[in-house]
Amino acid sequence: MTPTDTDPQFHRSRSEGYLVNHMARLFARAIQDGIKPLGLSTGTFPVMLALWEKEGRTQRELVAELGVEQATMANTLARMERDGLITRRAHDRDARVQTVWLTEQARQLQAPAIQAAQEVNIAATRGMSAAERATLMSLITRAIDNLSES
Amino acid sequence: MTPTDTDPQFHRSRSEGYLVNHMARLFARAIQDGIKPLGLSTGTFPVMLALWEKEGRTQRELVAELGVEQATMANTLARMERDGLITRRAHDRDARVQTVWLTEQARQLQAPAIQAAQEVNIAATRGMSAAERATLMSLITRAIDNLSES
DNA sequence: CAAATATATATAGCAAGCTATTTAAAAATG
DNA sequence: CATTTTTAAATAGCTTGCTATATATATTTG
Repeated sequence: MTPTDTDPQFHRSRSEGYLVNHMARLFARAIQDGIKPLGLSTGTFPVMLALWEKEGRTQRELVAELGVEQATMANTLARMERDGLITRRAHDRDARVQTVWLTEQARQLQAPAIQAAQEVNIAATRGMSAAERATLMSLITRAIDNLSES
Repeated sequence: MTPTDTDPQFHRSRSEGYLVNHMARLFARAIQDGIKPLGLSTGTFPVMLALWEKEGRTQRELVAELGVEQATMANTLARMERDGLITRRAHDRDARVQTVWLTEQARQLQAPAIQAAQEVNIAATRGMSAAERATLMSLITRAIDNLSES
């Protein structure tokens, strides 16, 4: 096979990139089904998780923690504010910064939202042993680390 | 722990759904970097793979093969036609149907695009043995199958 | 064969991601 | 201290995904 030949073995079903994309779309659809009744979505859910853990974070901190671009976070927070999930307060000493707080209504969603997410995780790993599930998470984490470096 | 308590163990970094979403975004960024110079993108690349394998498919066939919604495929094909990657021809016997064909220019992209995708797969699996890589793909495939059923 | 149903595709409208650019405030520096 | 640089957030504009609906053509059926 010369360098310019196309690998005859290459196929979607054997490419990590394709499989990952496909799996992610299926996860997103399933999670959406579970949390939409709560007024949440795949974009807002990770922000909620971060805020349930600790409120009063800045946009900058959320960007660093969740690994999305700043513009993506700015838009997501704007939708969350519009939909009554968060409020923002001015920072004491830095007028550029706002801190992000959950509304009381949003705080109530923690338990049902996490339950919905766990149900999807269970459905996705049906038939896998605990060890296989741990292996899957470990290998995914390693892929994330690899791709985060480059 | 009562049924309404929140699982104190639940965290993004231990949730398949979150990890999968994060990994998929990193893959998408990396692949985009590699194929954007070729005029391709994460949305068009899977369609190209299907058409490099066999041209003349219908939109309906592409939808079934790639597992995206019909509306998503309609929009993707419209962009691909606009960008000179595909042309569409009327079906002989059914006026509702069009068949999809690659432009000559698009046919030339197969080798470099596949190479770019493979480089990302290699980067993502750096440090993994062949067996680990096979395990990862197998577990992902099982998750896809699980989520496709429900 | 006319009416009803099914199928193939397109369109509208939204969310969530991205890059690139803008705006405003803070911090650093000549 | 005035200017430059840096930082925080917003905005513009695009793609890719979704659901829901519309449109046009086949197909089925009373």
